[in-house]
Amino acid sequence: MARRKDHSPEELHNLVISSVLEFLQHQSAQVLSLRQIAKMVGYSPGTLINLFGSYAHLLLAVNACTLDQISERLQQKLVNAAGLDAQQQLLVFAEEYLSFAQQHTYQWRLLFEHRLDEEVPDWQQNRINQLFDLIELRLSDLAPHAGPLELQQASRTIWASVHGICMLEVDNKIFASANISGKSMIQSLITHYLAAWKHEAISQPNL
Amino acid sequence: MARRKDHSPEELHNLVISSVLEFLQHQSAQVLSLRQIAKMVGYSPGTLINLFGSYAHLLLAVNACTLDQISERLQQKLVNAAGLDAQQQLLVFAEEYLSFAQQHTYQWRLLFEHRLDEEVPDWQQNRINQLFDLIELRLSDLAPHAGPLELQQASRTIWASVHGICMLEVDNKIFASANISGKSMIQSLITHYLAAWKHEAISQPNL
DNA sequence: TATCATTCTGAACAGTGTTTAGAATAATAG
DNA sequence: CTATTATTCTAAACACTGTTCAGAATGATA
Repeated sequence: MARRKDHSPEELHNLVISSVLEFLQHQSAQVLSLRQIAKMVGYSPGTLINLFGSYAHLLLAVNACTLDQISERLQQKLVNAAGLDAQQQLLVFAEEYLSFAQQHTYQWRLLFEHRLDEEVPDWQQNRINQLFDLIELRLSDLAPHAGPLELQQASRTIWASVHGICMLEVDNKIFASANISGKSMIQSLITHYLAAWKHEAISQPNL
Repeated sequence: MARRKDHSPEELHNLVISSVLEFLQHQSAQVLSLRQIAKMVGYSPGTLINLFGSYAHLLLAVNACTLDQISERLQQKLVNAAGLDAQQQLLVFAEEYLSFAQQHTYQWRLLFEHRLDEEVPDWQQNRINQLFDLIELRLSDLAPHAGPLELQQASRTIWASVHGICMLEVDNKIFASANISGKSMIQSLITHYLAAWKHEAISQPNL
């Protein structure tokens, strides 16, 4: 057997990614395997390893795609919300992030559960930093006198908190009452945190 | 081979748990296996499955132990901090949680990365709810007129946020600057969120 | 047309969790 | 004290996993 070339490397790459994404729409990555993916796309396991380097790197490529999807959705939302004030934009931002996590739970989980032995790749870190920049831009609008360090601290704190809320929401019903949802928690977090942060950032412009 | 009985079932149970915990002090659960544990404790894989039901349930037993350790440490910290006001107690609470995550990273990660197909067991949910109660107690001290729903919402929001911060801290250096640490983010979160929440809870006692 | 290069696979390898027949010992009964 | 029963445990087998690699089959080239 050999040399079919009914798909170019790039085509096969995309075929694999989209097949995995479709799978993750209904089942967890825990029950996925390289051999199963190979069957889905009609190639042998070795071919996929040739293409991606390893199964771990294949999943990393899936995560890269996920990050792009998230980034695109968030930026699109912000374009639509251009008329709102900075705080409401941040709320829209966080709610859209939660929405993605809810709509693509398994895909979203893979993004954080899959860890390489190596460090987080640069391109992944860059994409994350890019999202932080979007937050910091709105924060500096809320507190024009806040220093860059203060903006960094606030953006990281907010994002980590929003992320934690999404995790609890997606993981399982940690919430005692039906009236408490991830969305209401995000609203509570953003409004309360920013209300106090704004004042501090204004009164202490020298951080 | 058979019937050694140099360990009672309970002794073997404890031996396994402590062996795994020691392993997790230096290496991730990803590179651990049932067969490896079996070698560590000098029993066959089948014996461990007889005892725990499955490898997944063995890890669940480890997580139960972890939850107990966390619960004990947090309660102990609160005893020592009995003289402080409610807000400072919550800060101590969150910082101790972060401290555990930092000191036992792999063990702490396993607690959230290991998911059973079944639902979260009741005893695990109970232990988590118990921790929420500790938070709500302090919150009701801060805002005596806050309703139970408001207390639940705030406690969940705070805990999810703190948890998210711990995840980012433990995962990898998501933090651009050296001056931004998990601890400083937790301080920022608690102080800012509570400052605004107190006022709202007082001004809207009817939620 | 013959050679080279590329693409791909099947088989093998070492590892995984799990099942199960049966060996070895402890406890019990006669 | 012996025979029987019950328990404890393991070795081997099974079906899976990711990964490696010799070599078959084809495309491109000389």
